[in-house]
Amino acid sequence: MAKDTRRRAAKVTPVLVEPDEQADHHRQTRLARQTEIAEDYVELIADLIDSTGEARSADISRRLGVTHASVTKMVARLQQGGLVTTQPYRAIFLTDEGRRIAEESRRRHQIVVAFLQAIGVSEDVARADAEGIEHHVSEETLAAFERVVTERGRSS
Amino acid sequence: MAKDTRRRAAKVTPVLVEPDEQADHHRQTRLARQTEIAEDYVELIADLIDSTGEARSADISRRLGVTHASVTKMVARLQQGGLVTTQPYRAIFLTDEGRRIAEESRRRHQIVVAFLQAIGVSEDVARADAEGIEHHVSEETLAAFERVVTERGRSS
DNA sequence: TGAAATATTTAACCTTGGCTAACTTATTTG
DNA sequence: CAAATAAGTTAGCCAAGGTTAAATATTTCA
Repeated sequence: MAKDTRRRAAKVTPVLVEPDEQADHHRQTRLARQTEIAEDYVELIADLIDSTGEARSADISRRLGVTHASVTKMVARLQQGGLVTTQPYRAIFLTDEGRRIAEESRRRHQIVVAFLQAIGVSEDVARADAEGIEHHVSEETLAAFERVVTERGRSS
Repeated sequence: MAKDTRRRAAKVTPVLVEPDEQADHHRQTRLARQTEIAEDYVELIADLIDSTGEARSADISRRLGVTHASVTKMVARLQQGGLVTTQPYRAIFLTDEGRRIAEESRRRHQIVVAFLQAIGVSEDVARADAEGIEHHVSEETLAAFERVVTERGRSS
């Protein structure tokens, strides 16, 4: 080890928490990562249905920026998971569970976007960042975001 | 491009942006997802080195909540990628590039945690959420976060 | 109506990041 | 200093999400 515990406190102050606590946080984050792709698809499918009447896989692939083939495969998995129903060469529909998740995602998404804009982030960047952030905010944080939105909304 | 044509449709107002723009956002998010695991490892390695003098893979696996074997494999990949150096059965060190990324990650992490706490999120939840959020905030958003922190810090 | 244009699916492949089980090397200690 | 324990590695497996290229269905319209 040699390194001789040089009076901690260097300039950077590494923030080390309790190991198990930290492990828990990481485990949670890994869990969230597992569901976020599915959520993206489901959310988009709901938006397409609401705005154009149906969700075709071509639209999904265009909007997600992935190939048709990836969409087909992912949609099969969503069907496996009971979030979606579809027949070959037909449009895609949400199950009740799928719709529930879509609503939930949409809610988060909107809060995050509104929040980011409220603290001064530009619309485009807000939308882009929200895409990544929305899957990682707890209810507690989401509530804090909402508070900020209404505060700032009121004062302006 | 006149995106403010918000003809508010149904009850739920599905937020559909321009397809390519949306695809770009998703592509960006996918990119961020590719690097976040590496960032987590590198950030943790830096913290371990700073606080205990060295980074052993046992500590990493404990703190990340993954098995030893996963750490070994991931460290090999990090070495491939030039972020880390290590010899079999020895501790792990960061390359200059690795250190750079670690600093950068730590900076983001700290800002996000401070920010969440500033808007009223509890410490534990702030840390947990930050783990997921930190990889998805642009510089613009990060700057907005910092503004909020200093504003609120000043007023209390 | 039937041929060309579009849309969808299938198959084969790749990388990432986990896991378990078995094995090897280091370190500690009786 | 040898045996026990701890730490690290290797090999083989898995699922998720991507990719291309080729095959197949569906639409469109001349």
